[in-house]
Amino acid sequence: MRFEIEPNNGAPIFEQLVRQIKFAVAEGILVPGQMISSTRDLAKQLAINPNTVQRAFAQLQGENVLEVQRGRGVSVCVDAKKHCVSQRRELLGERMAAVIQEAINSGLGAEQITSLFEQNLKRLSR
Amino acid sequence: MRFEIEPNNGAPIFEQLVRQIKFAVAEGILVPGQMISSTRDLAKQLAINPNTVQRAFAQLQGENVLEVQRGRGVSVCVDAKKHCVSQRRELLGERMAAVIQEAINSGLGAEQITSLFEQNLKRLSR
Amino acid sequence: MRFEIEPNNGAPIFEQLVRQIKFAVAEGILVPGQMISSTRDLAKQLAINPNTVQRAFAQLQGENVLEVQRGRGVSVCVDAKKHCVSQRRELLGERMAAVIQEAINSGLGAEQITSLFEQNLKRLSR
Amino acid sequence: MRFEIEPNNGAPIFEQLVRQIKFAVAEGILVPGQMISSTRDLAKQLAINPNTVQRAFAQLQGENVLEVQRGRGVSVCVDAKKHCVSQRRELLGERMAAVIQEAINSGLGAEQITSLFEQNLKRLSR
DNA sequence: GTGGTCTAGACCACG
DNA sequence: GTGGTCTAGACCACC
Repeated sequence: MRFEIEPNNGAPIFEQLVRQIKFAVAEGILVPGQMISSTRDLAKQLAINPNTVQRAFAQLQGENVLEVQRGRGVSVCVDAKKHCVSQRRELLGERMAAVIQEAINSGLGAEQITSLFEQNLKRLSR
Repeated sequence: MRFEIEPNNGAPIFEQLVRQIKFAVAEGILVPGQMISSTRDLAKQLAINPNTVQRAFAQLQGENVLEVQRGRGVSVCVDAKKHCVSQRRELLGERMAAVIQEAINSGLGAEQITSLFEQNLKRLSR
Repeated sequence: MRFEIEPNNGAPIFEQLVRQIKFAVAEGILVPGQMISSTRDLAKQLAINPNTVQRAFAQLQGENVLEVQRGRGVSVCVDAKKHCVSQRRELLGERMAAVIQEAINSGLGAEQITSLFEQNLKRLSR
Repeated sequence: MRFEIEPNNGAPIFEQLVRQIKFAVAEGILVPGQMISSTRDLAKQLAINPNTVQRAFAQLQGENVLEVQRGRGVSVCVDAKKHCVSQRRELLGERMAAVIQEAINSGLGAEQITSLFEQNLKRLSR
């Protein structure tokens, strides 16, 4: 299990972590029922503050993605996958829509936006 | 000249304004040499604080997009258009690339990402 | 009689004009007793606001460099030259001292500052 | 780390601070990677408003001299020194050139300007 | 604790 | 009238 944190991304670190854990569950990298690294370990791995990990975990508990096994650690909820799969599409769709909207507002036409998309997709998908 | 400010966008208001002014110059809505609405007027139009407008102007001065005509107001730099056109592509490209990267990291394949893009583009481009 | 105004110099335009008129008197380009261009003409020549010229003239009257000949115009005071010569050295000395002081504060040694001075002098004095 | 702010200098306070921080990095007084005093502390030390410090910091971030460590504070960019060293020479050179240019325009010859420089350097460099 | 943003209002310099 | 600067204080997000 490996996450990519970009500290100067603009997006809060805890939120990056929340999204990536959801995506990992959606993708099947994290399996329902599976125990997750401890808060402290994960913080060490990612070189971030344990409180930040804690905050991400807290939010994920609130969304029934993670649950605490008292005294043992944190695990993925057994029924989290379906939720995460739909969330993945939703979360990515929101960002995608926001970019497209800004491009439209800036005066670009559909073809130009499509070209922008395809160039970047090609560049990144190797 | 009309800008759309979304106060609860996550993005700072002054930054939204900076981007939109650049895009307006790129698009030719703001013509090089043209005087821009005064700080106070623009603040009134957008229902935001004059200092917020000023902050946007200050940043745009630092990037040689705007220049102050002392005692007269603020105008678009004569050679700003080229810079703004390239910046528009760059700024939008960065956001687009970030979305695509996150989608890739989340396990989606190129077709799925393309589908996500096309759906949203179609929905928004009317 | 030709003055060089740099609108985006940081220094107020009226002050640039005040200094240059003083220097012109010191140098003998403006002769005591000589009539000076009218406010309006000078403003047109320099492409600045007549009020700005007016403000410079007002300050120079306060320092007994210029005097109004009622109904005829503005002339250089007959005894202005001596004052202007000494002012020239003083005004330039102040600016020179300020630069040197900042250079010292920034950690440069006397040799480095001298080198900075000589390079620029050489470059500009052709 | 000690800065000298002159409130009635003509130069804006935030700009004085920007220059002095750059010079401190150039001189090695501020080391790349080093955390800087917090905005609030620095404001207290200098007896100025925290927002004024913030404005200086914001500009220095835009020039890649400082960077924020989210939630921890502000530090000097690791590769800032080279930039600051060259900027120091450039910034001081600009002011020096401006003074020399004005002296030349005022009719002084190279020897007189040199004398003006040497007198002030001698006086200030003890 | 840190910095970031925004608002409000005062004052000034300039034209 | 214009913009520039500074102060003051509130609120927020993040760690």
